[in-house]
Amino acid sequence: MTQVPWQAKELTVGELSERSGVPASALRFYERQELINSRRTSGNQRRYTRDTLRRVAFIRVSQRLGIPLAAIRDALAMLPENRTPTREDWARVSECWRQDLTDRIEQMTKLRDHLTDCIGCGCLTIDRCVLTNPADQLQAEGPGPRRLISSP
Amino acid sequence: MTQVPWQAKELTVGELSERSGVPASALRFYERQELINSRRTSGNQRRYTRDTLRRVAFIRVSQRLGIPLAAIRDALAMLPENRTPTREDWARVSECWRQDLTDRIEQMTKLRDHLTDCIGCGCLTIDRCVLTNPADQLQAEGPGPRRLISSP
DNA sequence: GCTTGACTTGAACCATTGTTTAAGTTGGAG
DNA sequence: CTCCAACTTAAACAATGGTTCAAGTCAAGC
Repeated sequence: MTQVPWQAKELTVGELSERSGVPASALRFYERQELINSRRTSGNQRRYTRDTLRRVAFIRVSQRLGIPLAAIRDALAMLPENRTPTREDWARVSECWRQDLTDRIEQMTKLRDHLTDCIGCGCLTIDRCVLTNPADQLQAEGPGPRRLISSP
Repeated sequence: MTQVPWQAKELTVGELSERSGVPASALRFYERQELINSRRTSGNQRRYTRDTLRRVAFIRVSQRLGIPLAAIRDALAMLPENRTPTREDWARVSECWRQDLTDRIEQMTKLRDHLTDCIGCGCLTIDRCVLTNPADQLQAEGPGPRRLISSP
């Protein structure tokens, strides 16, 4: 019961870095930001469970989608703390990005398809232009005049 | 000839801010970064030509597309310096983003469509996975092992 | 049991994209 | 000709996402 043979070995920070392709400095940073966590050995070194590898993968994929670490941390907080996450757990977390992603793909497609003619024709100065009208966007940007372009 | 009547009046930084919706502090920052430029009055105040409005619009739209200011600056450098840019000039500059944008839309669509099942099934640890394999991406990431995920 | 590579920390630093503040100057309306 | 809003600058500060460094500790192989 002390060390179950079929239980996969824990990973050091160097091993996790090597297998994930993420620099150890970034992994420690993620841990400070509470995106991942570790147990410590008696000598204060980190040991990660195997499923941390999947957590890190999720973090990097999410970052590629343009999602800030704070939002990723909040999504990861949905995972159970007492057991290894199941496929269903991961599916639920992944769903967090789906709608946002769909919206952003649509927005980018519109922008691409209208960029040249809108910039060329001068309608960038007109509120109704698809490029400059932020009403399509996900969330309101707060009060104040935003004639041309909403915040980046 | 000193002040041609049909020539539109120049804009102060406050006017450009008001009409573009971009804070004056950001406009001054863009000018320091050489994305826009102004002439100075005898009293050292900025005066912008009208077409700066379109330049600023282009900058903000490009930012929404996830393009860094340095790249926007390089694209804007393609515009003529001696005359007001024509529709064709703007079209050429806009083309800079098209291919990149198309690639990114495709990438994001793939990511969205495979996110849940890939994360759920565990294939995130496999090199061939669409989510983790950066070979689809635009540029090589430089040397060194990148097992799981390329840089964000 | 010693050596050496891997680990620990905090702090400083980096790039990007700005905002805020202080202290002073300009310019247009009346 | 005066007054005040709008302008000027440099420098400090902010948030995000890390990297680098110095100084010291741990652990695993020989």
